[in-house]
Amino acid sequence: MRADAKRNRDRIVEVAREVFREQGYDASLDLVAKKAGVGSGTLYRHFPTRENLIDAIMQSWVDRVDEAADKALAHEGDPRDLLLAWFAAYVGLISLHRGGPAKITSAMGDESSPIWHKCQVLTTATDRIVERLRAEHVLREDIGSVHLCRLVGGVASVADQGNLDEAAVRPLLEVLADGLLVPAHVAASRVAVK
Amino acid sequence: MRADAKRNRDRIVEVAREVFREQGYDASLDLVAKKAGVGSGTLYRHFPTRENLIDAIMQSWVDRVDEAADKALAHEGDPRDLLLAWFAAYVGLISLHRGGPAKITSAMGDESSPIWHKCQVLTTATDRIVERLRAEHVLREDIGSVHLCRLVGGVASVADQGNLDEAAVRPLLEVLADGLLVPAHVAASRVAVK
DNA sequence: CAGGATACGGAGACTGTCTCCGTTTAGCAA
DNA sequence: TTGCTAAACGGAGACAGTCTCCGTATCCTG
Repeated sequence: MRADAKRNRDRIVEVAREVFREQGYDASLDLVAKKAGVGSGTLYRHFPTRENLIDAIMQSWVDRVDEAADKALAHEGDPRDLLLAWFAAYVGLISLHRGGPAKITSAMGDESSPIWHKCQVLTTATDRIVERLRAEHVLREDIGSVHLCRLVGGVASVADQGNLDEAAVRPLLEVLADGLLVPAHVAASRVAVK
Repeated sequence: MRADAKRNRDRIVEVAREVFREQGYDASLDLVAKKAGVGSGTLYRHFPTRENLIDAIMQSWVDRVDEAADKALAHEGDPRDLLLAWFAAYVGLISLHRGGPAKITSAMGDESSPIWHKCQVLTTATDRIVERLRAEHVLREDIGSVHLCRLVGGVASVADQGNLDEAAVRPLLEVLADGLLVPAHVAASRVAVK
């Protein structure tokens, strides 16, 4: 890639990240091009679709996912807390931009989506959590990481669209956690808390 | 309202219902006007915003909600089954049109939304379910119908965006039900099933 | 049936998407 | 350094959707 091309590409991504954060994922792409000081043709050559551009923006985001999973797994102790910690991290990660939760969650089930590979990072990170819980025999057996991602993605979606804050999301995530763990464990855990 | 005005209004709603079902809530309004055989000015006079039009379309839908709640409540027996029956009905109701779940769920938390009043019907119907469960002391105490609507709305949203079928949605709803009911009851219920 | 209130319709202003192609530039080879 | 070519640029403009404005047509009441 020619030096000027790379320069423009990087600048577009940088500006788009900023604009998308402010205005959401449906902001005008011609505006992004203008703010980046390039013609719209240049933007569309580098990123034929909006999704391609979003994909590029997410690159840095991907790195944080595994890190967040590590952090959640380091959290020794009650499985319910582990699950809640991961859920909170998960919601935070996919809610960095408005419209993110819906976009990411739907892309996870659509292999033809340009951001599908990026989303796989989330699935595999969730897999690590699932494996841990599985080893401890505290997770409902008919549930996999796909279910987990859908459930948490759903909560994140409504939180995103309804502007719910962390405090409002917390009880929803607790319901998920309690529903996902095997009943006996939940019972014991909740008794223990009291 | 003049006779011709009413005729046009009704026709627009009828056509819009059809078009939205086929193409989703972001279909072109000028197309709707054209198919209804009226000018776009006429459409926009009757329905200044897209939301106003959707509101009108939903009128018939509202009637079904209470009916569905009645049906679910008639369902004597295990609270878990009652909850699951209502969830399934709920998802069906808000998923009649593509984009419906997200739109409805976000409107529920936004009093300024033109469809907010319509959404209240769903909330109050859910209230009836909650009251019943509350009377039986099987529902987590810190959970209200708002939480219920958000959780089920979230599942419906991801199902809508990911084209999940009923079978894929079922386990997600089960997780919600198990997370919402008090642990002791879940444990008893699940043991009883085995 | 006359007149005014009411409603119609579609041209067109405006915004956003995306393409096409004439012009410019980077980078290499001589 | 210079000349050449492939690579990249940029923005005009075609296209599609939203929404408004206002001249025209229709209803309906007295």
